[in-house]
Amino acid sequence: MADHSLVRLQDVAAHAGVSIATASRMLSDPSYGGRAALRERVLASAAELGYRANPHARALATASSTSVGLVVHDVRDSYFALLSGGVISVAEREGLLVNMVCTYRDPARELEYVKRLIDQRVRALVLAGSAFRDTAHDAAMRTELLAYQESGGSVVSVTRGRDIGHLVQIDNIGGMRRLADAMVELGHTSFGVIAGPLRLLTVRDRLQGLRQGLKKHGIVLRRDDVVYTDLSREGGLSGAQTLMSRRNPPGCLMAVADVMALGALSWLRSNGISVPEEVSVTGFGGLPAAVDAVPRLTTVEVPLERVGETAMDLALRPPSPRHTVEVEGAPVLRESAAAPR
Amino acid sequence: MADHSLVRLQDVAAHAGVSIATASRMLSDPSYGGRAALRERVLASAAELGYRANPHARALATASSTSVGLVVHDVRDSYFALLSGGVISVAEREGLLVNMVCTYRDPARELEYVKRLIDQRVRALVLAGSAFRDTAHDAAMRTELLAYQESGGSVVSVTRGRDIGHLVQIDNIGGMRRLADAMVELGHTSFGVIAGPLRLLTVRDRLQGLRQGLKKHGIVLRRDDVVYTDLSREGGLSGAQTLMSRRNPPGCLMAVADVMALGALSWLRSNGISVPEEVSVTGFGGLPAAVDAVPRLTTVEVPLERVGETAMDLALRPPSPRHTVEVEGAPVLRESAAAPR
DNA sequence: CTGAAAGCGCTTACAG
DNA sequence: CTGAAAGCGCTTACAG
Repeated sequence: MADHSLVRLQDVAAHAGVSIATASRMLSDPSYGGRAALRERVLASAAELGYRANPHARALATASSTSVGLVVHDVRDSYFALLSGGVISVAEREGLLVNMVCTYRDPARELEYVKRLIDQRVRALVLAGSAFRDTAHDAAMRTELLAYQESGGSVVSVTRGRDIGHLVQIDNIGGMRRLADAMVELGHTSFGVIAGPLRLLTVRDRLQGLRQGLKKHGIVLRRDDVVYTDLSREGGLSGAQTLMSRRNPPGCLMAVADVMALGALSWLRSNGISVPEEVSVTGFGGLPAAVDAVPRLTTVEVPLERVGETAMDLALRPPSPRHTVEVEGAPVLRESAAAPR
Repeated sequence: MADHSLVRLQDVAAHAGVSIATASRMLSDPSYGGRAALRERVLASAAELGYRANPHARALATASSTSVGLVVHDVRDSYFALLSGGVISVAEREGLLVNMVCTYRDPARELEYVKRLIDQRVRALVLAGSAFRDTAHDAAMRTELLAYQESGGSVVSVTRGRDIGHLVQIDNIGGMRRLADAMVELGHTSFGVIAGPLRLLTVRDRLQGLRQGLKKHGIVLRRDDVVYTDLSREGGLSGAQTLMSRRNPPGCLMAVADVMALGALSWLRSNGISVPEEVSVTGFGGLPAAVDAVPRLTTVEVPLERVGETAMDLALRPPSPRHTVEVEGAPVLRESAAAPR
């Protein structure tokens, strides 16, 4: 049991007195028949020598690995951290290793990483971050993913906009529509929206849902009711500042993501503006931090960990037929939103 | 540029009219001389054919890969999410892929994963989670890591307790000592400690620091002043409940981690106990959420992302000489802690 | 500087 | 059911 790295299949075979082919079969194919005595001998030898297969040799021979690729925009964001947690636990259950990369919302980086992962022959590719509005990038991604899928890879997206692979569809539009609807029914008439970069499809969808919800009641957002900032706490801070500095500050501040709403809450607090008395605030996502916020954050709750698990589950299925799992977003009204005074 | 996965080095060599050996050298060894004309021809062919080296073939031939392993306890915890963000960005800079695994604080799982990663011939192993107090496990880990290091692998721990590889040493003891000290100087005399599982060295260290800080002022914790719970928000909730339900509730609740303190804050709020008027609360870590908490959380701030970057930086260095980078934890006093009434 | 060849450690048709 | 052999796609001594 010395340095295992020196133990090759060959050594096991020799030790067990069988051919290397037989050893390979006994060790890696449970459904393989073979004489029970032989099998035991091989397993015993492997155990005794501390044999561990070289995954690269295996990958080279079989043209497939035992890893999966996980592409997120930013792990530091709890949204992705939770989702990743879900992916990782299902992957573990299946004995798969997870290769995680962060694009920081840069399409070029995303493409580069996807290529890298495909080159690694990952078994599956989970694309967790929102797709971009970028035709050239889409085309390049499609080319990669198509070839990947044809070579046996499995792809699942947690965003619309990729006409390939399985899909975990978070109902961004519907969730935000219902939330906006609820805000109007609470009595709000003036809104300020803290949005992220418009090149993200997810941002567009949430914005669209928001508009639908308001429109239902005849409310239409004007150009400067929406401010586009970074999809982060800091973005939320600056967004709140911009909107609250207008001559007519809105009565309800709706952010397209919890992190942004949390940032907004922080800015409001620092500036002595009380929530929900002077302004209501809402988010989207359902981060644990939303529950601990003071006042507790009204938001659209999405079961992020389960989304990750579902994505990884789908990744295990054959690419055809394509599956779509819809995930509802449930508006949860908490203290950060109330009827305007 | 059809299906790249069919393009092998051989094809590039043929296309460029050189031997496969030359093609290999031109493509993967920038320091290789060679006729400039030839080099250009090879590069052009590779580009034209859309060649991408098979990393497994490369790994098999060189016995080393272009990935690093990252072992954390739980990505869903912001502490590790931030740290991972740091590791990932430095890895990206170096063109390395990160294999991330979560142990959920289970030694057996940790060992299993470490083996898996070593088998993958990861270039480096970043062990970010606290080590355990478990002699058998330590021995097994040591054996693995030693062999790994001897075969050229680089290991760095963000915890004491592993006498091997580089070390990013967060000053758990000192940070907690200074924080406890500050609490006493604020006027506190009775303490309740929300601790995590004692099998984690990090928990032990923070506890030790805490005791040192109190002892300096002649304060000694009694047995039931400390409650050991899960290292999570829920643990914090139940810990606060236990301690505040005593006949003599403490005036200052100190948790060994921010998530726990946040959970405690939540429990106190739900139960109408005001902070810091009735009880002060402190954490450890410096999560962004600590700043957004209400009242803002007093804690020991650790630059988590930088810790991750530093760890990955060290991972790039040769194993010898061994480096230790000390990271200070700075107590930051915020509204959650105040003089007792 | 360049090429022919062996080797990295597996898997898997192909025979027997 | 088992084994000898070819092959997966690279790298790297070893010659020239």
